[in-house]
Amino acid sequence: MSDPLSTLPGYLLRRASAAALAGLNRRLAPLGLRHVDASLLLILHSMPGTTQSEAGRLLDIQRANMVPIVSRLEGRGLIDRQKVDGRSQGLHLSAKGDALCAEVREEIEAYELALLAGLPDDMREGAVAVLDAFWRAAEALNVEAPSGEEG
Amino acid sequence: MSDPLSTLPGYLLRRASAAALAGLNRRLAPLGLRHVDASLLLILHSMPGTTQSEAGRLLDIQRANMVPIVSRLEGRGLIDRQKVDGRSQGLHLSAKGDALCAEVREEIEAYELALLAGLPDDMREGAVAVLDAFWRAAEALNVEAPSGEEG
DNA sequence: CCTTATCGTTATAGATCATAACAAATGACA
DNA sequence: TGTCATTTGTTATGATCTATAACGATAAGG
Repeated sequence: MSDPLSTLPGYLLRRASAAALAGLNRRLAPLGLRHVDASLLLILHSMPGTTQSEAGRLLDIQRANMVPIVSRLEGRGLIDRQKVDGRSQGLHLSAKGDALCAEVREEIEAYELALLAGLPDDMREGAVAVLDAFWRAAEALNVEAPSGEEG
Repeated sequence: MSDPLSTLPGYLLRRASAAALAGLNRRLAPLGLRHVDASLLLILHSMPGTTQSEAGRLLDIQRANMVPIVSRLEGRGLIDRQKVDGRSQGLHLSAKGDALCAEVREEIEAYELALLAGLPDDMREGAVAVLDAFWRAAEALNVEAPSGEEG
């Protein structure tokens, strides 16, 4: 046996994810963005007014870790904060952010197509569903046990 | 449209990978290991004498970043270094490391089965191949362009 | 000997992530 | 009204992971 890792979904996921994210970051670098930034812009494009906590939940990023991300994008004038609440702030794309978001969408869609084009023909159709299924399966395992089974 | 990310392979890969790795780390925590450590133990179990550079290439980890990993495992008496060369050192599991590796394999195989069990029946068979295909596709894109097209 | 490449290593900086804590605001409820 | 649990944004901190550059020692090919 030469590679004991080649059958382990966890390892294969990590490897594929790292490669894909590297490619994505490389494409986004000319725009001065990382993939996290780009994801947030896409969210705000589709769902203007999303708060940073909500966006964090969508992106699986903790509230605390959203702070530098939002600050960075706000500092660049790409997004605005509008008070929704006494505590919540809805995030919106600025004009500049919206323009950049259009470029982001082009880059990401091109990358997505290129990635899917690199798959064997017979896998292409169901591939995205497989990734989603892996996420659901892994999440189910994480919810099942992690810090007490009080449910 | 509510979630603009749900069709993007890159995002889905990242999310699935993060969830799977979190679950794996949680299972390995009682053994005092992280998934990277566990991967290295598995490699050394199947391929004793692998050097740390070779292992780094298998794991997609830079030489420099292998140093703390190997040092940590050596410090715990789980692996030994045996000079192969004037410069290379073959890594081997110690008796203690081999015993721990057996536990690691149990945990990882259990996790792998649980993860696959959580997939829809019609996806289970080809799922691992899809992950491998995504990696190959992403790698191909990364090799194609990244630092000059002198080929 | 010289050149080139590899290995292990150190150092450094940036990203990512988890956790704990806090003030302010909100909602539920008596 | 007041009380209590929850949520939001925030600061701070430490751990982990990654990328890059550099160095000395070694190896391989001339």
